[in-house]
Amino acid sequence: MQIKDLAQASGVPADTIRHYERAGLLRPPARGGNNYRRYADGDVQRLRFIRNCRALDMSLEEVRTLLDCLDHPPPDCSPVTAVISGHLEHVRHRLQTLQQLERQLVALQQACTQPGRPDLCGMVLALSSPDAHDPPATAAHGAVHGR
Amino acid sequence: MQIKDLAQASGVPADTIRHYERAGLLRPPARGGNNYRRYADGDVQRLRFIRNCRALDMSLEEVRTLLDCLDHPPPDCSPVTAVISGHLEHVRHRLQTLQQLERQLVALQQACTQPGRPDLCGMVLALSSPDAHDPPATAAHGAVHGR
DNA sequence: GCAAACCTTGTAGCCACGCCAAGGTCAAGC
DNA sequence: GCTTGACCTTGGCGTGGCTACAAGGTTTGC
Repeated sequence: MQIKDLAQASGVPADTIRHYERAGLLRPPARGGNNYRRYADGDVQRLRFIRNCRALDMSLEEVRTLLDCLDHPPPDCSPVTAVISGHLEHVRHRLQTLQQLERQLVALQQACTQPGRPDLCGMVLALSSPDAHDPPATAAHGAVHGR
Repeated sequence: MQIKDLAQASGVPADTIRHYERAGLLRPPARGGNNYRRYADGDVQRLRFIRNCRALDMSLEEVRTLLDCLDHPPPDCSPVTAVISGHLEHVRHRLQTLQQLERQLVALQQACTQPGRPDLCGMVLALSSPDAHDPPATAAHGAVHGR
């Protein structure tokens, strides 16, 4: 199985597969006489696992932890639980921040009371104020993970 | 006014101010005989504007558009409206994705019915399945902006 | 024999910064 | 005058998770 076949079977681009190998999520595969990577069926499973975790927006670091549990099963699955619930907390925190953002943006939209006059537009005025939107600035920005 | 004073007045670190200058959000300021940047009071306003936009999680590109409207006021403020509502759409889309993620993570947590046995843990099994969590994978990932 | 499609490594770009190094400038205290 | 420390300058590298090249080697089909 060449890298392209694995890419097709798993739905992960070949570039990304090589990236995962560099990042330590996939062990370096066997090589053929032509130095091409040779994959086994188990690698499809493993990539599917990674893809599912990424679909849940986990960081590669979190995925690495879960894969470690697969490779070296711990006495109980509490490390898995820890990653999942920790990640759930991330997601919920980000959700709160985004909901606050949404409210502020809606308020901003409604501030435009003079649609024809950009110099009087309430949006521009609101965005120019000294202490307008501090709280979300201090909260976690951007992605689920800190940026 | 040196860069440090501007940083203090605006709450934006000096490094970031220089970054905004490179990115074209701030025009290159006047220089003193020592080649230090010299800022005026108006720059505090401008940086506050940028900071407020960033607090709403807009990209620098979006902020640039808004600043352009400040510098060269268009006949009406529809470009401003467009940026704000476009950004609001981003935020709402990301909110939906995250809410779906939250549901899936909760379901995953409840899948662990054999707390002592990692090899039987429903979480691991669910994450290994071929077609587990496709929809969010195809949706916009990570930050409000595409990544 | 040759083109097309694959593979390899290495490198650079994206975003919005943060950090650091090497060197220049300035004010205060001795 | 000299030193110390706080400021400033430019430039470059690192972050995460890819993505997209470039330059070269290999294989496959006609």
